[in-house]
Amino acid sequence: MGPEEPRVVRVRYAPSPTGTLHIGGARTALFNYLFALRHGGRLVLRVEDTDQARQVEGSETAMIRGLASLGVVWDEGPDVGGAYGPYRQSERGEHYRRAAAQLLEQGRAYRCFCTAGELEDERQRQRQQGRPPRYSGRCRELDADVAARRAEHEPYVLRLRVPQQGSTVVQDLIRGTVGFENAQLDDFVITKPGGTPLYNFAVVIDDAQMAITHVIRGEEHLSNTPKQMLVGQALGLEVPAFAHLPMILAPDRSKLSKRHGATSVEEYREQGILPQALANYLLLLGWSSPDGQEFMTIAEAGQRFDLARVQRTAAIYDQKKLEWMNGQYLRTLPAAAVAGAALPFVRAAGIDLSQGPTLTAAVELVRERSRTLRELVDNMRFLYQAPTTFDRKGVQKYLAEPVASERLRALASTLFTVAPWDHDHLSQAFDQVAEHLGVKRVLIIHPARMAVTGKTVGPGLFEMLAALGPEKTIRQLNRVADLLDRAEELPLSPALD
RNA sequence: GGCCCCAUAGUCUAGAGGCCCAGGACGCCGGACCCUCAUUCCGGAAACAGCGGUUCGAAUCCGCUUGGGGCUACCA
Repeated sequence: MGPEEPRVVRVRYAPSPTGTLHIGGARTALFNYLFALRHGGRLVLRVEDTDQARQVEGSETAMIRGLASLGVVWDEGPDVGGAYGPYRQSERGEHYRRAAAQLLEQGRAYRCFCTAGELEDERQRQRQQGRPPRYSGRCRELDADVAARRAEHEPYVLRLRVPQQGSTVVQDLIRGTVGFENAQLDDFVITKPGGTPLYNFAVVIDDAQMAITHVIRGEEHLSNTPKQMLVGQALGLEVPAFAHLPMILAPDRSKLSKRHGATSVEEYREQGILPQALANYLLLLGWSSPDGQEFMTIAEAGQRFDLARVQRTAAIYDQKKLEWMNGQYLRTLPAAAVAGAALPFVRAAGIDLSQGPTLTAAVELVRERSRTLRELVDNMRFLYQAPTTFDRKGVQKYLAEPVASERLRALASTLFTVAPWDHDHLSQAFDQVAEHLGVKRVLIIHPARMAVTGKTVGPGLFEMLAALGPEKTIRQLNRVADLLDRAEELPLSPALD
């Protein structure tokens, strides 16, 4: 027994560029990355774009951007290169051709001239008879020379000669031993006419050539694994270890699709979910930290990650918990970082930052009551723009009394003298006004909030006014008082609750 | 239909025969605090799919049933 060369752990994430980065794919990528982190391994990004018909323009770039935003870092890939490239299947044709030629020559694969239509009819018949749809093996015993001659003028596919005896056993790192009877499999197609490889063929060659040690992927691939192992055996390749992750399902337990709302990393970003929060949430779908900790960075998860702690049960994603987690990040990240993430939303909302406090100050004021960046920006809007509508119930409750405008004016004139304009002095001013008017302080606090923000809810009034500044506060107080005096209808917004 | 995987509260999960009349988190309900909302804190309702085994003892092991999911393409 020679000394075992400790192999460097190499894992890969191999998306098909058919759209944007799906959260299921994102989670798979994340787990691969975590596994690499934990074992000091390398992560390879490989683009599975053999089926040109399904390609979506710009998809690769979108995926790369999505992965990067989540904090997944790969060592090799189409964008960064590496020693095992190329990293796009569309650029690896020669490898597949060579492997296919080898199998054909050795008789482990054979040419099949059946047309797609014939095969479809065959399947149809089998289904009607209640038989499992399998390839009949019609071209299996075709004489090699005859087949070679026909190949000169007839299109054909290559099929793997699958042994009809014995079984193929997958040692899954998450599920344990899973056995498949070879007789259940038919001679599946490995290359299309023209030689373009099919998934179950190309993936084996790529994983072997890229020295992948662990294939960590979604459960939908578990049933494909024996086929790939058979291809590997036929080619005389070493098979990697496998680990099949549970799927992520929609709330109705069906496959996640667009009709269930956001399913891509991009959409969550648009919703105002921070990538850190999404990554953290995804981390918890199917894996749990041994210490029960939930709130953690990718690096921290990388320290503790272990496939043995990955769940076997499919998980349903929960928007509520995602938003809760996002709220946690909104509250704990440095305000400047939150401000940076919020900037695109500020722009989209048409807010002119020169009309109010710094974005960072605004973030500090409202982040405690926001769960998404959208909400955050919505909550800070009044700092930059006077409210254009007023909450209906709030108006009825706090501004309906005839004395309302009088009180607002009294408040405005007292506030005119407040200096410095800060929380404590504002608080004292309200005490003074309340005493002067002979009413409880709350009776002017609520009307003031309504006048200034148009809403009944929001940050503490004094912090809020401190951030708003004296000019805008006083102007808005008087403006609303005027509107009330002229008995004009305040523009109402639908009640919040 | 065939093959494969799975099964703890609404959801994510802890639990690898006695520590569990099942623990944590989100959500939900109630309360405290407060200028509102939110945060925070306190409290509460809520689960081992069913049935048979094995065992002195089963959420944990085995079988069956039921339920859910996946694969069964010249998609990945």
